[in-house]
Amino acid sequence: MPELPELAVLARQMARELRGKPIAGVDVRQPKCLNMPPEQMINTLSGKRVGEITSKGKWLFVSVEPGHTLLINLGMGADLLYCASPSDGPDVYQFRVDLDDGTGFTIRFWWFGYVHLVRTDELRSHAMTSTLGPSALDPDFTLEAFRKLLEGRRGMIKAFLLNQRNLAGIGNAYVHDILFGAGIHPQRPIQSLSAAEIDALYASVRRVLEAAIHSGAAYYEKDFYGRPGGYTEDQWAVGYREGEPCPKCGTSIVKIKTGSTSSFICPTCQPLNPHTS
Amino acid sequence: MPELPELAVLARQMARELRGKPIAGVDVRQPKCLNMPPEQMINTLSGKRVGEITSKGKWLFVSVEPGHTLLINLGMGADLLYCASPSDGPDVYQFRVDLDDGTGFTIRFWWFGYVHLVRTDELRSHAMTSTLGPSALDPDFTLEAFRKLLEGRRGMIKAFLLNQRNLAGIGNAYVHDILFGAGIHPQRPIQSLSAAEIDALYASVRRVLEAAIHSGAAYYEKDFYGRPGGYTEDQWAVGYREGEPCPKCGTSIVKIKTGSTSSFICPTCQPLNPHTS
DNA sequence: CGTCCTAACAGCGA
DNA sequence: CTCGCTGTTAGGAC
Repeated sequence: MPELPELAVLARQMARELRGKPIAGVDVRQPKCLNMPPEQMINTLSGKRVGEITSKGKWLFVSVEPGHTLLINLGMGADLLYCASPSDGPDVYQFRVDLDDGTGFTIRFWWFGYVHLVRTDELRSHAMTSTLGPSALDPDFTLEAFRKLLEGRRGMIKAFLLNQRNLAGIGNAYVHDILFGAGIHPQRPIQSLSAAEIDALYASVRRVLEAAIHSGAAYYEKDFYGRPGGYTEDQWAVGYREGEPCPKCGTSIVKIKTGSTSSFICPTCQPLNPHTS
Repeated sequence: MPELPELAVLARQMARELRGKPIAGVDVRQPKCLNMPPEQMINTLSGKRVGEITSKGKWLFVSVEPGHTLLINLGMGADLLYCASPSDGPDVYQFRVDLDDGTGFTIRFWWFGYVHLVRTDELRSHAMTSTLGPSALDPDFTLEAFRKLLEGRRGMIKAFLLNQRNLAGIGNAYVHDILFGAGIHPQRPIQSLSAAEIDALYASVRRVLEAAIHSGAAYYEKDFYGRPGGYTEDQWAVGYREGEPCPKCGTSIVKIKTGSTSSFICPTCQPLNPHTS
């Protein structure tokens, strides 16, 4: 469940089920995703109570009271699933938490992910989360803030958007439609963007991510209850639609290499040199 | 006098004239090229005696006894000139040293350069010189050492050769002929170089730099006595010979952009893809 | 024809 | 579709 919409939906669902419940037990099957020995994490978590559950960018923040926060990053896709009872849930997982009312949740990583426990008053010393830029849908993240963030920056706009230290929550799925929505080619140098393009990009970030959250996040990911998201294939504009017609102009969507990632673009609506073409 | 041959010639000439002489006075006209306040450098140098004068890469090492070393980098070209008497020498300079027998020298930078004074026992803490790779003509810098240096390195061979932390002394003048002499395109990835090419490159480094020193260094630079070097235009193979015929095959030499520097190459003798062309 | 610092970029490994 | 480390590359300042 990689990007901001999936994490936002998940945090809301988890909060509804888990908030206020004491932790009865913790099972660690993959110690290397932790930031401490398994016993230490189990001991610290046991008996404490689940508090607020929020998301920032692609990270989950699970308050564990008193005084701790569990930080979860699902890496390149993972299932984070609700368990209705101790006997419920998948057999294979890397991390499981059981609560004193019998409910709980499991985490199964596809590839790498993190489950880090830190003291809440030491959150700022957790580098992976403390260096995150503002969450892309944070109310404080205004158009003005976005303009400031781009000031004096070099490099390609797509790389900027994917860098979680600039802006947290956008990954290489939603970024395709975000750029398409603003008519911006992923390899456009930041310096070449007009004020109007920057404004359009900001609007597109909000529009795409909010639409996805509204529909329950991406169809190819599971929510807390194991159900696919309601933001379905036909709601994507260009992402993963190689060879299909652009919804605006009908041009065939192409897949291109952009650095180490791939990009789906409409070559007509997202020209690399807007003034010359 | 930017590169190794110029510095080697200069060091030898300076040593011949200055070695053993006490310093009578120092005049600083451009404090920002120093690593300390002018008064401090003047006070430290005055009364001391010039010792050994050597070069490493593009740096001059002037021993100032007891206990100090004057480190000089001439930047993008500069005149470092002998003065036969206190009234001799150019009117315009940034730094002047007068010795007790009336001789001396001046430094006039074209652009930026450095005159740094350090205690000899603290030379290792002078980052700009302590991080230099081996001087390209150092006897210890063997073919074996060159092979080791290239092991596992990525990037383009020209950038590697110009990086003073790998190998000290090669700049963007001699590098053209060095690469041509080995038949290697400046943008060849290091990893793509065959063992034979690496050996040829090592030989070319020595051959080109030693030939330049033998002739008294580049004609477009002045030596300690203000005379141009004897390594003249017709001794360059491809460097600065855009449009002229390659001395080996007659193909027209071309000037290409290689990152932030320019390169002169023979497109026939220095193919970018040796196996495919 | 110089050096440095910094940000951006690419590959690898977990 | 993750992250961080490392070495390389590119731009601007001096």
